[in-house]
Amino acid sequence: MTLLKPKQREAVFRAIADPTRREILGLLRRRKHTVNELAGNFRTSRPAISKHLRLLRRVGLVVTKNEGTARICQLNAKPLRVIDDWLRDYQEFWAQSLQRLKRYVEEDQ
Amino acid sequence: MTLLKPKQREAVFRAIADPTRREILGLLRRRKHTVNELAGNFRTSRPAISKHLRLLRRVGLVVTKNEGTARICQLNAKPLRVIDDWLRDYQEFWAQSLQRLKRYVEEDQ
DNA sequence: CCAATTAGTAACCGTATGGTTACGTAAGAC
DNA sequence: GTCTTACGTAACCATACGGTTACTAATTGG
Repeated sequence: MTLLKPKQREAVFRAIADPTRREILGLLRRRKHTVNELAGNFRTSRPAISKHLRLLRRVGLVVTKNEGTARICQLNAKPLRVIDDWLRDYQEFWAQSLQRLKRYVEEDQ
Repeated sequence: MTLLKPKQREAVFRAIADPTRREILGLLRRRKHTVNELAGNFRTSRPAISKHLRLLRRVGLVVTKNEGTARICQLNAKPLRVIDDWLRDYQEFWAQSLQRLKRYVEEDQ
């Protein structure tokens, strides 16, 4: 399920790198939105949001369903597990203080 | 400590978006490396790695210390907390199955 | 002193990215 | 049918990004 191909894994990191896309995900965390509703929250044009949504759909972070002329967008957070898995390997490292880190760097291993 | 300015927060997401930079971090997780040692692990030229390191240093993910003509690079995982904090808000969502999600999208809220 | 090692920077280059405007399309509303 | 609404897509544009080569700076070793 979380078994994504390297290319898709890569795409998730890229997807969340953009602040507008993160904001879109944030909005979808609260409730479903149509494309127009989403676009209303940004200064950028609707086509720009459409592009972001296309990308988010491709990586699976957004699921949609057509309803009349509207398109309902829904969050699917699953692909974010890719990021979480990656982070896990670093958690043990961010516990140590910067002080200790500096001292460690000063020493010769 | 994890209180970063929006711009720096943003920079962390960008920093980990690049696969080469993630690989660099992965190498530094094992042990300290000089710039040359790091570059040896990639096909790309040393200046390219230098650029990545400059970026990683700016966001604080890499700390360095000069030793003779060499520069020792060390991992500082702390800034990754920014990502972890962001992810936390989504964890409750990735529990639900895709099946349930689809059903949910089908319904009208 | 001079040579070698290590690394940063400058200048450049192709491509990716995010934005725009203009247009096309599909589903109600009339 | 025609109009309107809600989108997507195409074409274009400026800038950011990741890479290269060439050059420079600093330290060590002879």
